[in-house]
Amino acid sequence: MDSLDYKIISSLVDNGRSTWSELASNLQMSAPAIADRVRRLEEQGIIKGYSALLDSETLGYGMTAFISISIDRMEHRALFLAKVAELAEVQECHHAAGEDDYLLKVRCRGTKDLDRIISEELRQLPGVFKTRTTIILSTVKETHNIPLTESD
Amino acid sequence: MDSLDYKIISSLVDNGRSTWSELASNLQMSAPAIADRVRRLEEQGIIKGYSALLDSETLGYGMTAFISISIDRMEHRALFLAKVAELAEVQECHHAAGEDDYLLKVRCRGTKDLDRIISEELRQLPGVFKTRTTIILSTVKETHNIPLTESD
DNA sequence: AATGAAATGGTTGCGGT
DNA sequence: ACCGCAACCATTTCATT
Repeated sequence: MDSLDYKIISSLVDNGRSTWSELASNLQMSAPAIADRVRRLEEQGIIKGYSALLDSETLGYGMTAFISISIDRMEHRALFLAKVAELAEVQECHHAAGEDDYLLKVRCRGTKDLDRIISEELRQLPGVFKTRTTIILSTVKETHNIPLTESD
Repeated sequence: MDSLDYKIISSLVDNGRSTWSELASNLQMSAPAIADRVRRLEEQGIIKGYSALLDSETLGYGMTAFISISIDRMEHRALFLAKVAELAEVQECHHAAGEDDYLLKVRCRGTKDLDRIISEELRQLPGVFKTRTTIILSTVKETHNIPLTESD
């Protein structure tokens, strides 16, 4: 990946719908050259895809929470992971080192909704013996993408 | 937002670069009608923008960690928030209720990089008296978008 | 709020460097 | 790996319902 790819990627992170000809005139290249490079970046798996970014507040999902979960035995994990895959409110599920086993990021409508997810969906699962919930009061920064540097 | 908007949004979350005419033929509408609806969704702020999704592993950012931070006095917060805004590795910064003040999601190259961020960047700041780092071993689920339901 | 048709503008395949 | 050109396809505008 050279500095031109870096510029193309940065532009596409900012605006995933910008046209090749727009990029071409910004970067002083021809549109076919841009199209070639973007196709290569997609084939290399550097660009995984494109997505519309939605506003969760506007759509009524104003509550964010992180939930740490401890699971007592290995054989209970598959069921837990299936539940996590099923729950649309669970945006992220990470396997964590340290005290807790899993860390979930949950986006939901409010406290009632959060209560349902914790009490009815997660704590009912066999093997889930501890949860710890951190409610988010406000979000200062939230970007989806990684720290790009020209040397990549 | 009606069920047609819902279908348009879902398609654009899956593929942010799909063409209006492609959507139009999937949804049995004309391209100008799709363009109208998308423009309205953008004006309403439901669609905030579009972005290319990058693969952090492929780009060498294979380590994810969550860092809880406690800050002792109000007047130290502005400096902390400025540092958070500046650090590209900090993908998210949430103001949390409960024991810790802030929760950061950090994406970096490895343990050395994480060490630098914690020891040199964050703990050097005045007022930062406690940090707790949770290293992520693997990520089971990671979506950027919110649980869409037709009734929105 | 949606449509068809025409004009505009972007993409893509190809030959050449 | 890039360019220019031309053919093709998508978008946009507008008159109409």
